[in-house]
Amino acid sequence: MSQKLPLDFYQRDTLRVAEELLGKKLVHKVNSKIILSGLITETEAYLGIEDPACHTFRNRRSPRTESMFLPGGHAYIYFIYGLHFCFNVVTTLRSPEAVLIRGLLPLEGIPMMMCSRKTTHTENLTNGPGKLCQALQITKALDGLILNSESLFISEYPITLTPDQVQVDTRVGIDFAGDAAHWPLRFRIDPSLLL
DNA sequence: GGCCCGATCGTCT
DNA sequence: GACGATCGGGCCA
Repeated sequence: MSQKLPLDFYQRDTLRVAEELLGKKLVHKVNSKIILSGLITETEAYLGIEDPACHTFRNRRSPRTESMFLPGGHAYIYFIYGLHFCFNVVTTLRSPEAVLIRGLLPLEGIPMMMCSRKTTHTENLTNGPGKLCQALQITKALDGLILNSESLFISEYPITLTPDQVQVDTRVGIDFAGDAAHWPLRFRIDPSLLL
């Protein structure tokens, strides 16, 4: 029921991983005890060396992107806009591809999330890639971590999504990527189901 | 070494 | 809808 996803879940085609991560549960266990978790509601696929929007486009490789070159099932976390972190899961076995987690539905540790997000209400805690990292206390310190570790993992969750409950769209914030800005690589659970 | 800009968010109009 | 915050990375010299 709350089984961690096996590493071979991630070591497959990036599009399938992006879509099948919807409805799974992302868990960050802080200090071996405080559990912060949320249901994955939105993802984006980044397709590696042939994807102009991907950090590893044309096989760019640097200290920042190094964890994308690890086998599928590792975390790739980077710092953006001088303010925020974004959390991705590395996919496939040998290609530097990943899935960006763009949205969660908060499940466990909501009071702590409110504290981390510096807010007194429960709305908008994790409905964005930067927000969910802040809420779940995900920082660069977790970059490169394997996702079957005790502190950071994704697990099964007892819901079933039908194809008509999944919306497919173009990715967000990558207008610079030309043609790739139109690729249908964003997946999300129909927002009306989450109300 | 310098310059430009980003897989974002919150606030203000 | 617009904009400022804030800083590291990528790229060119």
